[in-house]
Amino acid sequence: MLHNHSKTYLGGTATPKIAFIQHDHAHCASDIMKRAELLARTRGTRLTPVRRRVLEILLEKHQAMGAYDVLQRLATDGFGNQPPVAYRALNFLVKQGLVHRIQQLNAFTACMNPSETHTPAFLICKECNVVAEANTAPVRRALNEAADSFCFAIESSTIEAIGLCPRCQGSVI
Amino acid sequence: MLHNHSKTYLGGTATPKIAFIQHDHAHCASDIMKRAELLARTRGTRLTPVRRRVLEILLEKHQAMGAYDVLQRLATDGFGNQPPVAYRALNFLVKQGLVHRIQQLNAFTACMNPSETHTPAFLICKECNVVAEANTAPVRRALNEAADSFCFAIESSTIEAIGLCPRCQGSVI
DNA sequence: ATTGACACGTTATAATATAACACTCATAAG
DNA sequence: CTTATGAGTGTTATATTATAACGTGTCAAT
Repeated sequence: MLHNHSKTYLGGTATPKIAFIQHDHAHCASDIMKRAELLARTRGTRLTPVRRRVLEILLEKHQAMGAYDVLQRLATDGFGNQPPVAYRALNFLVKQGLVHRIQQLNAFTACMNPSETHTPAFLICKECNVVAEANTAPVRRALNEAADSFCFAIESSTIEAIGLCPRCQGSVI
Repeated sequence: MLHNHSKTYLGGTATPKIAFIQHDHAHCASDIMKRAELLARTRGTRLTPVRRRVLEILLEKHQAMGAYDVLQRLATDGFGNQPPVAYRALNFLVKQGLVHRIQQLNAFTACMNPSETHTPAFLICKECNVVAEANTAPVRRALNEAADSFCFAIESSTIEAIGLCPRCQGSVI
């Protein structure tokens, strides 16, 4: 990941490429926390301490994290250290659209666009594990067309690509 | 699923819609077994009894099956009944492109187009669990474009949609 | 006949995920 | 105020999915 932790904040709504480029991550993370709180207030859901902490943990990096890794972090922070503690918070955050589940990794990553209701495509770097969210409007359009020709009614879909992020393409093994 | 087991074979290479429409499944399955054997001979790989049996089991229906369900079937057929037996055969078949892994279900389904090297999109019916393979050329094109704009180099990708198949849309609960 | 690679069966264990129950606490109904 | 009610949390236990590691067998090429 490419956090310079400088003042070069990119401003406003993050570009989708945020995970792949240098940015003021402290700002980017706190920004999303604020949006999460706003969202919770708006929806009447509760962003409780565990839930908030899980989101913070996932926001530390743009990489996906397994539930048990999150759990370990929670335990050191004094929260319960049994699996349901982590899974419940993660599932809540996923339901709220604040966290995405990465199927290919059985792992979770903070959503970088919590205000939009979206189901992005995930670009997962197999070297550094960074996960970026790509807009899927055209992809989804193509998928819907395919489904239509089958008379299949899509309810939700998952699009995940494994490969190399721009940075890791330079340093291929 | 819609097996009439009649003589109405659709002929030649199966239509991608095969999973969703009535067809002579015995024929459709034996057809694919033959292709699998040919493929193994061509590639110098071995379609051993366990592997063959696993493929047969998956070919019984167009639904995805968990590794442990496959294992149970293997056990009753006199093969080993420890997980590695099933996983090894399944992984072999996946590597050969004869079986697909459905990430959303942690399950496996026989490939209906084993001759093509393809990575289809999967249309998974949440009612009857039938899995169809949709051509992804346009979808993949859109995905590649999105990835390009990130300078992300895709190596493999997974596209899975959950929803209702044509038949189950009529009888929605 | 021997070797070497692949496949198989088994034991054991890892990794991921959920069920079920007891307790707390905020809150809103009485 | 006080008492139901429901949501959230912590815990125990267990389910589900998957792999590591080792010994044995099989078969084809030497």
